Parts: sequence; C-alpha cells; structure tokens
Amino acid sequence: MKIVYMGTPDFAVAPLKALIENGYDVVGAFTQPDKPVGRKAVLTPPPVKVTALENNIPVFQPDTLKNGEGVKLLEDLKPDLCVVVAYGKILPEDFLAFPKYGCINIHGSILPEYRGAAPIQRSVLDGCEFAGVTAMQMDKGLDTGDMLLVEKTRILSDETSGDLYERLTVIGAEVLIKTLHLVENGELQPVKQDDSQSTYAAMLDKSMSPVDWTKSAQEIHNQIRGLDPWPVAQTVLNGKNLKLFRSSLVSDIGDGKPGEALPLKNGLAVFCGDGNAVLINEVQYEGKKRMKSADFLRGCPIEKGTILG
RNA sequence: CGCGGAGUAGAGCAGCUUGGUAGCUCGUCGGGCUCAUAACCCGGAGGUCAGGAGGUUCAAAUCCCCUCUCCGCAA
Repeated sequence: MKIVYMGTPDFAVAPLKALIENGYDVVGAFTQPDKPVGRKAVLTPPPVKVTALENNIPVFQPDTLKNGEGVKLLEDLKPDLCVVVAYGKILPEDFLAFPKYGCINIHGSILPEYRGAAPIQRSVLDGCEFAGVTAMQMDKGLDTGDMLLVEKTRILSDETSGDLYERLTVIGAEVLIKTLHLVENGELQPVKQDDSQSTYAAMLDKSMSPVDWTKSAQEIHNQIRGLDPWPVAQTVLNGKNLKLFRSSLVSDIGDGKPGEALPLKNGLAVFCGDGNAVLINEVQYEGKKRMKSADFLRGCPIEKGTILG
C-alpha cells in the first residue's frame, strides 16, 4: 500500500517513524515550508522534513493545496492512502477524495471533543481527567470525519501540555498502525461523531499568559501546566515579567491575599483567589535563564507579602 | 545591523558609578548541640571574575576596544 504522509511538528514524527519501521511504503511526505525560527530568524525545516529526508522519502512543501495544486502532486505519487498528522493546512475535497482509501487523520483528542488546532493543550488547560488520540476518516469539515479508532489516557495531575504531547505522540503512532491493520483487513467500523457533543480547541496565543491570581489554585495550576511549553504562564514582579513553570498545589501554609508571594524553603508559593496556594517550582525572570524558584529566591529575595501580577 | 538584560566558587546573586590583595545566600566537607532534624552553632575546601600574552594604569572583576555565549521583548 502506497502512503503519502502529511505532517509538520514533532508530534508527527513518531507516527511517520512507525510507518517506516512497520514496512509501509511511504512514497512522499508533505510538510509546511521551512520557517524562520528564534531571535536570529534562522530558516529551519520542520521536524517531519528532517525525518523524511533521513529516510530518503521525497519531501513536498507546497504553499497551497487549493486549486488542484495538491492533487497535481498526488497524481505522480499515486497513493492508496494519505495519513495526516498535525499538517497545518486544510485539505480540499478533491485532495481528500483522490486516494483509494481517502485520508486518515490522527487527532490529539477524544473526538468529538476538542476538534481543532490545540486539543492537547486545551484539555490540560481545562483540567480534563482524560486525553486521547482519535483516528478518523477525514471529510471536508474540521475534524468532523467518522471515527475509526480511539485510545484514551489519564492526564496526570502535574502533567504539562508538553509532557502529555510526548505521551500522545507515542500513542498516536500506535493508533495509526492499528488503524492501518484494520484498513488492510477491511475491518474498519467507522463511527459517526455526535456533533451535539463537539467542542472546539482554538489555537493558544500569548494573551493567555498573564495569571489572574483571583482564580482558584486549581485553575491557575491548570493554566501554568497547560501553557507549558508555550506560550507559558506569566506574572509580574518588580515591573518585570516572570514566567512560571512546574507548579503544584500546596496546602496548610496559612492565608494570604490573591497574588501574595510566600518564599519557602523549597520554592516560591503564591496565594490564589480561593485561599489555596500554588507552589511554583521553576521560574524564568526577564533576561534570566529558567531556574528552580528556590535558586531564584537566593539571588532575588522576595519579601513575604509582595503581591505579584 | 529591530529593542533590551546577562556572563564572578557546584547553584543563585552582590561588587563595577567613585580602579587598590573577591563577598552574600545555598550546597559541599569536617566538628558540635539535640531523642531527632531540611533546625541551630563552629570551622574548612572550592574562583585564570566568558575569551582576547588587547588598550589605559604603579595597579583592572571594576575604565576603553574587539569576539563568543545565554536570555527577555518584538517579529
């Protein structure tokens, strides 16, 4: 079976490798064009491109698939199936219909919940108990296709989006291979999504970073882990930005006003709106490196009672 | 050449303006106190102060010049 793989970020690397290791004939890899990255704006190829090239798979980085541009490329590759994992572009209908088995997408949520761009982050942000990966048969809607296989996993209480991302990419690779076995054996049992239960996971942006300390400790904890590794929860200290990482909920440390800092032996605790507090285990002050908050306090003492934000 | 912060002991920082034998908090090692301790007390080790046999000077972590690296903002 000839497969065209379509994906861009790290999340899409493990599934691609799984295809290769399981002997599938990956005849081409579609990925986003190289983009400038970092302060120096170095032109960087997306992870999937790197992996594909290492395995001598032809790489395609079209700016658009619309107006028949995408199909034009498929006509040469003649895939039986397209596998799409976090590709980052909308596939037009003529493209979806081209391969014999259509296009199968690996999505980082338990559909129909969290359709869209940032399902993993949103599920951490919302404090969900479970996350998962769904394989689906793509249709013209956004993550609306029939579900082929679902795998769930429990979200750990201190897990960040980045942590969960790494776990789900592994699960995603497994789900993909299992789904392909079903395809090959003609055992697929597509299940329609219940649109009435669907939710949309919008892309994250930097405006979500500032912490509102009047929220509950649990909500703030979810924000800190959900926005890690990007865009990262942030507060203000001495007029400068302070990024917050690796929080945990603490109890029995007394009372304080929302945003009130409490320097502790093992790090920086901050009181929240519900009277509880979060312990911030790692911070990054403007212009400084990321470090343990206990280390930060050694060089930049914060008086008890200082209000953050 | 987008704006800005920073490189000093294992860690986090001060010292630089007003040059003159390197300091704080923590860790570490040894000892003491204690039923006990991540607590407390005493003592010790540990630094070519990012690099340039650079410039100024009697003397440079500190002033001037060049290079490298890290980071925040903006994209």
